[in-house]
Amino acid sequence: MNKRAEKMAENRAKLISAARKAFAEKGYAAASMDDLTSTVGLTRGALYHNFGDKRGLLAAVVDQIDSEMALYAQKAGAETGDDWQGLLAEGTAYIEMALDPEIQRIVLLDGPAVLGDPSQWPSQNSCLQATIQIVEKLISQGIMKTVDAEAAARLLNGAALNAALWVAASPTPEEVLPLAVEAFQALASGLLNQPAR
Amino acid sequence: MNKRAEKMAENRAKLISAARKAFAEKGYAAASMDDLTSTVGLTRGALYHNFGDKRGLLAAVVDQIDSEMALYAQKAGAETGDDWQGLLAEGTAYIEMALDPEIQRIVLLDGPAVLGDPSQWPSQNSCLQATIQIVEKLISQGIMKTVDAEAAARLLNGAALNAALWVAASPTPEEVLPLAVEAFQALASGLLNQPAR
DNA sequence: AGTGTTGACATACGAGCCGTATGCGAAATA
DNA sequence: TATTTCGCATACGGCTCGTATGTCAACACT
Repeated sequence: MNKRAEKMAENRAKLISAARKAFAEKGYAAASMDDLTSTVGLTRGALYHNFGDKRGLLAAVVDQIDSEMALYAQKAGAETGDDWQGLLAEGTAYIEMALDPEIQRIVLLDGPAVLGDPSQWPSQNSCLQATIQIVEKLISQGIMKTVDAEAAARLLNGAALNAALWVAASPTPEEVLPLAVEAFQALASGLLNQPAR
Repeated sequence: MNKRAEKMAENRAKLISAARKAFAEKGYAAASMDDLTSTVGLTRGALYHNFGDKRGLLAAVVDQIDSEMALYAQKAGAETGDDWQGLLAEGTAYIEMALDPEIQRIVLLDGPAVLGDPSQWPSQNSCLQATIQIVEKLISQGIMKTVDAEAAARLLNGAALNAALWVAASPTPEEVLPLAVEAFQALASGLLNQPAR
């Protein structure tokens, strides 16, 4: 039993967990690494040893959240038997998830600003990858128009993502959410081969 | 002639101009206000007097760029006689504009992270407003499905914007751009009432 | 088991940046 | 011309990040 590595993994998890909270509440720039580490009984020494620098910690946090999002979206999509309905469900799930302030702040706002475009993230953006696969499947089945799969996936995700930001910033998210979902599904239908939905 | 106000406006313009360059090249966080001001022969005193704080300067810069973008997009849209084609042209123009590193960095990445969701910006996001107006017109003409105009506009802009980030980050933007534009137009056609384009 | 070595983390330090409080001098005013 | 205004410069304090150095428990080897 490696007591050393065990403790290290535990500390990494603690730091990531604390970072999720701090980044979500204060934003990346305003989050103090001294405060962050002290809340879990560590110092910046542990942080810089484990993650290199502040960006490294954010990258680890984003990676974790992104994985969770992909999992949830895929599950939402799989619950519908139909592939096309699955794609719509995934997009809708995406919109709903982005209502979570943590996801908004960390993944949608600070993430791109600090780490650059999501498509080049080391985490490889699991969400996008999942969408691309469904799109490719639908194209090969002739259900979707033959457009570039990655382009379609990015546009869909981008639209959903932006809709979510809008809904979240709205004073009455509950009223606006269905409007966003409706518009999203209408938009997505433009990718269908058979005009009649 | 008010020599005082004249000089002040001149200094404001100088600072905004320098900020556009610095924010675009180094990013908002890494741009030093001391360096910024000294490049135009001023000090931070001028900055804080004119813009309140660093965020205020970014807001002014974003406002200026946003206005320029709206102007360009509207011009692109107006060049086509058709309203629907105009909407597509605007979206395409949006994608192309976002290839500019300055726009990417300042408006698409740092802007949302520092100032929050664009829809609540003081500048009121001229681009979005213009799109909403066209969408409303198309809906009232029965050309577009009756979805919420703001929702549709936000989704369209979001999709275009995300596509642009993707194209810009691509190693071969020239090859990817047409794919993005094609997918965007296909997607947008989902908002049409008559399935046959 | 005893000893040397590794390495995960703590501590100490330096540099840079932002925001505010204060001072100054030219332009506006009367 | 005397006075007030105010746009900007200067000076200061506090905070933050990243690195360089120290330390002590966990491991390896004999």
